[in-house]
Amino acid sequence: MKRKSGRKALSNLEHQLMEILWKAGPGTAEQIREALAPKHALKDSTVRTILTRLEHKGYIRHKIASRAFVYSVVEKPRNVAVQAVRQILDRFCGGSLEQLLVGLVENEVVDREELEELARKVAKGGE
Amino acid sequence: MKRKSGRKALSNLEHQLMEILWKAGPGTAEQIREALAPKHALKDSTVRTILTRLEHKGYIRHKIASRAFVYSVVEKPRNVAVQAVRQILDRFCGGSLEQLLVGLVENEVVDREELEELARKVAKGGE
DNA sequence: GCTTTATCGCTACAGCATGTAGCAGTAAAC
DNA sequence: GTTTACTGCTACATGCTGTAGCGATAAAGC
Repeated sequence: MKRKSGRKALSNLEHQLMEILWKAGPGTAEQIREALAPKHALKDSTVRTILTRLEHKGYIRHKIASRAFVYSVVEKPRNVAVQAVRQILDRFCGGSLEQLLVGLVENEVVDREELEELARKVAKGGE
Repeated sequence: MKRKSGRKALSNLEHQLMEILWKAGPGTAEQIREALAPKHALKDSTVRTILTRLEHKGYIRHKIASRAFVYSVVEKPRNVAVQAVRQILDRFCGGSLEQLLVGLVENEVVDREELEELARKVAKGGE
């Protein structure tokens, strides 16, 4: 039973923090704040607020190491992507992946050959 | 020059109105209100507000027939889907469609063979 | 022409989400 | 015992959403 959709979408700032966790792996609020600082300086309480919201939304969880919270992601980014795409499929493509693929080609996000090749690769690939 | 991304996302209610326009084709505020009424009764001013917002967001436009506004969609749903997917690709897959496809298979949104077949079909299909 | 009617434009407003942060409490370290 | 390092709670301005009222105005009917 793969229950996991229904998560609320990520806001911009929330997404930035997720990026850091995805790239750098688990970390404390302070480490995350430091990693983000160059691009976007924030007070530690701000970072912690976002972290708490992310946890409520189910994107991350924490463990306690000595006395500090160490946050880590619950899912790989590509799985979050899939959840989002599923929504899109339902909302705009009547659930049809084919419709979406047609759209991707039509809009030149990928060309016909490349798509076929990718699909082949992915199909062979895993497992 | 295909400029069209950057559109703000659709809220729930906005999406419902779009659905109606996509399914039933162009229509006046009143017609849309009637179409939506069974599921969700709203005052006409409410419907008009949403319609105006949709127009500002660039999802629809209107022409004037005698004295009423007739609204019609700017894009097919599948194109809106593509815009959204592009965002997802950038945000969660480092821009790689392959990553997304892998995710779709991994999460059993589609199985390997089906994906390959779809891709082939789409590749051959259009043009 | 004058009154009704169909429409549109503008304004309002409560509730929730988001970005941003302060301050109090407390266990750990000195 | 005092200072530190962290966490928990609360706050608050902005902006987006859902929802709607009201006044203006042009078209239609009498």
